[in-house]
Amino acid sequence: MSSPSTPTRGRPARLDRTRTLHKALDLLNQSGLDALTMRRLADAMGVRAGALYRYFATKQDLLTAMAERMMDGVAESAAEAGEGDWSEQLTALARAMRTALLAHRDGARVYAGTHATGANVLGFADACVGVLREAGFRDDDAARALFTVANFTVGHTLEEQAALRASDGEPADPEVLREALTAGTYPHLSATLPTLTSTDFTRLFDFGLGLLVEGLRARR
Amino acid sequence: MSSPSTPTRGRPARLDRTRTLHKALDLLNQSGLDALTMRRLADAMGVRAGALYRYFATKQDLLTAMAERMMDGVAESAAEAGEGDWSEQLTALARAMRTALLAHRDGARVYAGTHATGANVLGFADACVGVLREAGFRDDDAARALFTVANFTVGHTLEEQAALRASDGEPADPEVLREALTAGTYPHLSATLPTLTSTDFTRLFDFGLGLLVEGLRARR
DNA sequence: ACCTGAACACCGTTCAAGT
DNA sequence: ACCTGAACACCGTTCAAGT
Repeated sequence: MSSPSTPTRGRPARLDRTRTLHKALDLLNQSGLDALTMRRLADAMGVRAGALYRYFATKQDLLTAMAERMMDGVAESAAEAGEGDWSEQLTALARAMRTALLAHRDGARVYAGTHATGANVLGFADACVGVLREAGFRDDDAARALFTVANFTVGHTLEEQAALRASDGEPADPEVLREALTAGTYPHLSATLPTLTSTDFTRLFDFGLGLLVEGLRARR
Repeated sequence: MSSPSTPTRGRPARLDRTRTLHKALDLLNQSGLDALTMRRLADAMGVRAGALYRYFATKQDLLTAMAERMMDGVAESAAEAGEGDWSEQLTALARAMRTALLAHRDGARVYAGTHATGANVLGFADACVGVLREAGFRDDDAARALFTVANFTVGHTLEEQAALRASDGEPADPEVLREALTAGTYPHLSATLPTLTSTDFTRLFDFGLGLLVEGLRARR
């Protein structure tokens, strides 16, 4: 449970898991996932890269801990908001997860690239399954619905954060696209272009989440 | 439309976009995304890494082209399978996309990490929106449903391929997990453990997709 | 016990120079 | 026109040695 520094013996350590994690999330927000290297993190902590490996076995281990920390308080915040029935509670949980991922630059990419199984992630999962079981859903439906909601939320937020970063520069898509659209190659995309290019991601997320909830209601 | 080698002048080129793309997908299947480097791809093509940059501006450009190629034939294969009503056709399209991503190791990760807007991806999108519009859905609902289905499919398949690769080794999760479960910390996860640890991803995908389709039916 | 120094085995990308 | 050679500016990770 604690390899480094259990008693306070010797010099006070300049590093520890909590402070390093905090700085890593800072760096993520400032520069994004691609710029988050062990060397740069070490620099920010006033230490050499090798020293980090006393606290994190690998970079993957660090990223997993970051993902877990991002989910801090998600189950709880949704519990406050969700005073209504199962559908309102599940909606609150999914929205809280999206908000947590959006709170950090590339948050969804970090989450999707790891397999965090700490108290925050498990607490969130237990809350989702709990809401559905107590509403009378079958155990297997409740469990599968958890995955559906989580996978949709991660998939959506991955896309959302990618779109945010892509729009910080070029004019969306190459001219080839708009050309093909006006040429009539994709009539249905042309017809729905305003919605397809909308940046109201909250509305888009709520639409998809609404479909899932309605689908669940029909199955209950 | 063709910077390198439009006329066949000079020595026959050892490289071209199509053959390089093919080899890149081969390498992806053999060794996975982490092992797919420009240097290794160049080696496989009998060339030095720098030469690849005459055909792909960046590695990201290569990955985008790979994602686009993975979606080859997806809209078409679903059109054959989908002879029924809108719900069957949309289901066929989503299943075909999952199958296409599963066909290559780390396929979902490649797709999620890019923003392919070639004929295959646009054709798929147009087909999805078309099915819904012709079924009488509002334009904005049809467009949003496309994103929901695509984001869910990518999110699910990302998780599925990550789980496949994780199970090629250690016994799923650390003992800490099973300990916390039996300790009663997560009663709902404990109660649904069989479904949560199931590896029947096709069933899980169909469940989520079914929820989306039922949600759409309710909105029509 | 905690961290440095230095190395190992790599990366993506660029570009003058060769053929 | 197409590719090589060589470099630039990095990576994650390991580990003997210092303090």
